[in-house]
Amino acid sequence: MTISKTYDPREAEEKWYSYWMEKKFFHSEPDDREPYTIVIPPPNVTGVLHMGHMLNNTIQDVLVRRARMKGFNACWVPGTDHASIATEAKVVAMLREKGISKRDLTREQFMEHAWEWKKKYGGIILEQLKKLGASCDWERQRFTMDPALSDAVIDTFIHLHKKGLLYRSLRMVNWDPVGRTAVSDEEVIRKEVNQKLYYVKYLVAGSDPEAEWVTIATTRPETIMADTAVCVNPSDTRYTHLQGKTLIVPLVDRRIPVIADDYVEMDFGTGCLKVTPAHDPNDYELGLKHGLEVIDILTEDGRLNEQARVCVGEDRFAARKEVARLLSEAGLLEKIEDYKSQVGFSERTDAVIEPRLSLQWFVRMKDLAAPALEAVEKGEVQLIPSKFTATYRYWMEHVKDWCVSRQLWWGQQIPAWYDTQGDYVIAKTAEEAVAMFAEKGNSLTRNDIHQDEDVVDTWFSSWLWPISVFDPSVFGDPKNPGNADLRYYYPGNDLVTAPEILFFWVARMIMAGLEFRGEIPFRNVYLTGIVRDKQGRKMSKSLGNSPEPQGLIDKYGADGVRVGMLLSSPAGNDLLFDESYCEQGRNFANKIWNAYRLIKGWEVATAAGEKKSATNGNTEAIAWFESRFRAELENIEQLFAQYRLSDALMAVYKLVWDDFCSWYLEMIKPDYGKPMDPDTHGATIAFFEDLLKLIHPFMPFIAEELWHELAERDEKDCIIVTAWPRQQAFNRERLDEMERVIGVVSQLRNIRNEKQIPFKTELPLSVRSANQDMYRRYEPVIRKLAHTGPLQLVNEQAPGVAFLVGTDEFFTDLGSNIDMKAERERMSKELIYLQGFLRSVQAKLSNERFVQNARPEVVENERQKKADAEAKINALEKNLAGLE
RNA sequence: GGGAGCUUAGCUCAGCUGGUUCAGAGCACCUGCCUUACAAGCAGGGGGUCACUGGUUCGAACCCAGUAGUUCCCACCA
Repeated sequence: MTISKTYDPREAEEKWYSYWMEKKFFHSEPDDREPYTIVIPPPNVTGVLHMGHMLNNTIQDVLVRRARMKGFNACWVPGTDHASIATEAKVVAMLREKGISKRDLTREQFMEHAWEWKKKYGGIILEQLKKLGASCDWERQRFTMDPALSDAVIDTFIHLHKKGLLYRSLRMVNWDPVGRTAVSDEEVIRKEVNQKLYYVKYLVAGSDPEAEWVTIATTRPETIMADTAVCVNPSDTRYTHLQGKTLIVPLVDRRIPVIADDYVEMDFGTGCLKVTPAHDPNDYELGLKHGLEVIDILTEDGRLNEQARVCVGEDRFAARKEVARLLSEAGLLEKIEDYKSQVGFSERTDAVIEPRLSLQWFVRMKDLAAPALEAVEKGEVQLIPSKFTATYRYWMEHVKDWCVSRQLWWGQQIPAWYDTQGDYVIAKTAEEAVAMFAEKGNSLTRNDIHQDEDVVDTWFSSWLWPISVFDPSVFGDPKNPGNADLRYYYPGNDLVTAPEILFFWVARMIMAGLEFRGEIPFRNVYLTGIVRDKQGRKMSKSLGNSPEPQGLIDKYGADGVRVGMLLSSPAGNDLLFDESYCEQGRNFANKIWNAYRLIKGWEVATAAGEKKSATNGNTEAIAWFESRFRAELENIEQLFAQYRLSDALMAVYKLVWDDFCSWYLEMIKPDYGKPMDPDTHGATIAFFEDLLKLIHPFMPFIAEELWHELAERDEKDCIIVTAWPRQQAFNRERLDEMERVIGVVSQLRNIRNEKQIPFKTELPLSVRSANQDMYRRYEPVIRKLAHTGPLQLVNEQAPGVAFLVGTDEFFTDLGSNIDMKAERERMSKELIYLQGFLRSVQAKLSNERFVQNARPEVVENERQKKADAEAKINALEKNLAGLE
């Protein structure tokens, strides 16, 4: 049977993923093992996989697979988020295409359409994760609007209300005119925008219109019809005479007072501020303070209403231009300047946020934030990398109340019930509400009350995610046996997510965990970087700079892509994604594949005489690689402990490629046509198996494929559930020895390269050293890798080219093929370097302050360096003299 | 405006408590090789004033101060 020269991932990926599913290797049930839990950051149910998901889920899968192999009961819970604004917007758009308007539908009808949509498109992203190899427990898949999870949301709403942490209030909120809903402060993204600053004249009432006016600078001329005052700084002498006077609002001729308040900066614009309480949060505050009228001139979708009297029905941005034109016509527009300022955009719809006065529900955050901050400060929850702790602290200390109501249907309906007077109670059902009204002495029937039309913010359900995926009752209903899961899996171990949602989600989960369970939701938060393109731009659909994940998987294999994602993305660092990383991953898979091909091709000797590996150097090679593996395993474990996954991967990469393939396999490779002795063969298979185990979390498919190729396995003997290699003591001396041997081989290869001596030509080799016995042991290795003749042990300088490995002197006689002059030059150069080095060491040692102040081991080290250098110089000088 | 981080090879990044021949890795690059596992490969090699300036120290990529550039977070100057 011939084996393909390159690894073909496609078949293996399909085969093994379904095999793992079939054998339920991803599924977890509580047992007596220690749990290892990750809950997936639930992607938007209508979303498709993008590069951020690829990175994020690769990392989670690496952690989960390793934990599983380490003997933990690993459970990775997948699921999706209902993402109320985004999804509702998509459903509305879909309906519009069908010629249906949301307004024509009842809430129930709309929800039917929405669920249908969810059913149709909701699973796409999770299917894509399977292609990546994500070993989620699909039997535990959850959705934030599953009935039970929604129940939990309502329960927590009621709980917070009872505790006085939730209230309803008329406030200036961030209004998204496209989504037609309020959004929280965190959902507003500020961006710098080029704007215009309009200088508008307001005439003073009762004076000669030509004679007296004030000029006011504004970026929003379309709101002047809502002005109810003009404000100046009380100590601004330019305007003292105006205080108490009345101005005329342009275009609508309304009379408004001039008021004074320190809030106004004298040196911005003209020092005069138009006050529009309905459309600016600061103006609203000013209005409250000064008892101003509130005139709301905007509709919920951002158009001007009848109150505006001008441009009625026009969109706010069209109206801005139109009002400017009208002002200009009226001779009231003094000038327009370019101006840059920060404008808020809706995170979900990208619409410009409109401050809007409305009645909304708020969560009082201060008391929730304090313990959540403490959990991070005390290290109970660890942020990785820790640099995010400072930002986290700042946010928690300056947290503002959270507007949780959304004027949408897709989500959990707020459990507030109103009577006809607008009086309300918070209750889970209408019946309970009626009873609660009755208790208040308000005797009503079911038909007299109605439920709040709004739903809660999506994050108000996702902050429960680490709890509700295990026990939807959240508070641990003793009647619900499901909370055995919660007791077992909660709190989770690691959470892997993007820093962008540290406050949206992570902080709130910590609050919810502490508030509702009295316990943190997870111990470590691994914050990934943002995936950017090569030019450092964030990958986005609109830029079209994001590769299609499935296309990448088709091209490089899932393993290759996983490696590509990880290679250059240390925690918290942005990843400048480049396809060539995936190529490197694919090449690595191919390298592993070919190592397998080599081993597979060996014929194993059965003759008694061939069983011994002692004479061919294999014993040394095996002993070395065993120690090499153990040493590197120790290093890899440390890297994992620090969540340095890309470094861990690189360590595995080098262990496989360099140590195993380039050195070990070359050392033990039998001559052409010769069989392999069984001892070496057995040891090599065992090494390869151990390496596959280390490879598996990163590249699960090829690891599983080769695991089964290497040996006959029982049905359930899969690498995914095989025990991770155990850390064991290693022999440092072996490592040091082989390091020297490798040094000798490298030097000889170098000489061949320089002198253009083909590998076929055997090189003579002599050594003068105190370690001659050691070199004798490794002689077969050196002869094989460097193709030298028998190793001559000498006590004097031998003819030919000389080189040093440590302080051991080697000589190879190249006969006439030697350029004496060049050799002298090379050696002189080295000599000069060594002499310089020695001088610096001597300088250090003769410095009394160094010897006194430095730690003793440092001084000792310097002495050693000095002795080494002296020995080397001595050898070099002699060799140089010998060349004369 | 406030805060945090970053600046090391052509690129992406390691470099722990200041001290090992400490200036590293991967990729890219250059040279030579189709050697019977792998050209998606093998062997070898060249690349850096550790952003800049000053300070502390016996000793600084590492600690301190300042400067420049850069990224992110936060913030209601119309």
